[in-house]
Amino acid sequence: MRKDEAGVDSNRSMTGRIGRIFDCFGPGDRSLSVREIARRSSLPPATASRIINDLIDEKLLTRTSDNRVTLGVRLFELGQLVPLHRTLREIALSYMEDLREASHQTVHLAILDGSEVLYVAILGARGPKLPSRVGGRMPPNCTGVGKAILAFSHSKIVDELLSQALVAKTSRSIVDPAAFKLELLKIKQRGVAFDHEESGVGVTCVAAPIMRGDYAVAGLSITGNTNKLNPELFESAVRTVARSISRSLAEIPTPTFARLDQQI
Amino acid sequence: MRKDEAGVDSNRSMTGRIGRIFDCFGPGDRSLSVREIARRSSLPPATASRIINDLIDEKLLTRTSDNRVTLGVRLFELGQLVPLHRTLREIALSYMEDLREASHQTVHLAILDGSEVLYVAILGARGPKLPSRVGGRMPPNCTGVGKAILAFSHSKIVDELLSQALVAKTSRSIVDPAAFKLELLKIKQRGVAFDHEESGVGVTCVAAPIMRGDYAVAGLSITGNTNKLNPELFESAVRTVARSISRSLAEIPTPTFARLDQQI
DNA sequence: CATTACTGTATCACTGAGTGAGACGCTCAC
DNA sequence: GTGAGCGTCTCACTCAGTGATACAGTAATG
Repeated sequence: MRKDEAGVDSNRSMTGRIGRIFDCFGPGDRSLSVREIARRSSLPPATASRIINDLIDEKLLTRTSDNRVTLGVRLFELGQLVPLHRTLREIALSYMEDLREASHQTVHLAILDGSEVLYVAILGARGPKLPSRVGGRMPPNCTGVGKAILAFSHSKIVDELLSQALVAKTSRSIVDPAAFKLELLKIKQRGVAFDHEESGVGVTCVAAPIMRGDYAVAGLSITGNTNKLNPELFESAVRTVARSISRSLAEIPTPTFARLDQQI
Repeated sequence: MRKDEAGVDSNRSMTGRIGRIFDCFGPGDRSLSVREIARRSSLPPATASRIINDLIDEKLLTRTSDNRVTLGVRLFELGQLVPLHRTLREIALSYMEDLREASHQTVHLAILDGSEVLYVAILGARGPKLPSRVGGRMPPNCTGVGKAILAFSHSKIVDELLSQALVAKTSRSIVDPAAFKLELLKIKQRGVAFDHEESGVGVTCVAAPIMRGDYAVAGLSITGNTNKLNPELFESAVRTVARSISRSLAEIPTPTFARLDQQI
């Protein structure tokens, strides 16, 4: 039987401390000082210093020329080997390129991790840059991909998400649980999800779920500027391509897929 | 002063053990059993089991549906935050797309890490798949990018590489130290490196260095099938684009760059 | 130039987190 | 049934990791 989690136990274990040091690095922090890491991870400076040097020896962290600390090369390499994303990306990428070519819009591939959407691949269109980032996260209720995945997920997942208050990204984000459940129902019927400036002002998108068995494992979307993109125009394209990817995905024999929380 | 490395000290420290567990996962291993990890890392099964569970709690590893272990989502996310690659990729990617568009060939971006070439970004062309992989490694003497970088690196780096025997990937790979030094000299004069089936049979490429100051920090290449690609046709294109990227790179004010071994 | 306020890290006596052989329960294949 | 594999819990032991303190180095200040 699994050990009970006992709340947050990352206090004393070496592993937890390492995790907390990694956590110090957000998208905004390219490099940090040892002291800053010590502060953020609430570790004594001497302790932080030692662990950091250990991690540097392992190439999991790197020292910059000005004696600061950044995430190391090995993390990049390991990140490329993470299986779900790797398999999914390998399969989806060429389809996504077709879609980009056809639509001249930005194409997104994302999965649900915990109660957040995690972007796995993005093919950008020329034009204004979107705020999304590979490896970045968003609240699922605010994004097309997130809604598309949730509409085809086990109700347990949806309920778990709704057990906390929904986050809003713009004034059009759906935060009312009842309204959100209705939205998911509509999406399930139509097969695609729309995002009308719910994730960001001026941003519109169409998204469809990528299925494995009865449940969605990922979401695919075409995203663009509200006044330049008519999402209904690409509804069928996204749906079709998502289905193609799902079919390719189904051909993979080994269930080496990371367990998504989908199964019961 | 830095602590002396004392050979391989990854035996007893927690950090070293974690590193060794990560090391178990190669490109071929999507998932491993606990026992297999224990064997590969020479850790007692019980110990491996416990550490693995700790790492799973930290999302650095994941358990698959069939109770095996894979690399976890967090590694993917962290990998996306590694600064050198991130900055370099962000800047290089749009240029690389132009190059792909113009050449209809595969475009590679790689850096030198230790004594190996590490692929940081690849934009694939339609057609036969190349064996290169983002996050993958190659011996620098066998690749266009590797030779391009080395030709514009501090002689210390080259000498260190030559202190070990050079690896061959095909019969045309350059392994003789003297011949290799001559090759680097030619590359330095011409500004580009060619790879005539030195990395793989049927593979040809042109590569140019991406500079920061007086030394190369990365390499850019156009790679394709030997009988379809005339590398000299794209010589000027690669050189020009590599120079553009170098210029963009120079505009970055903060030296938050990971220390490459370039400086002295 | 001294002062002050930071940094990062080496020291070292202490101690509890991590250890790992062994046992246990489980699932397979034969 | 037997046996060989698996993952993990137990628990007495012990050494790896700890962290307050000290110290050297850098940067900005008066």
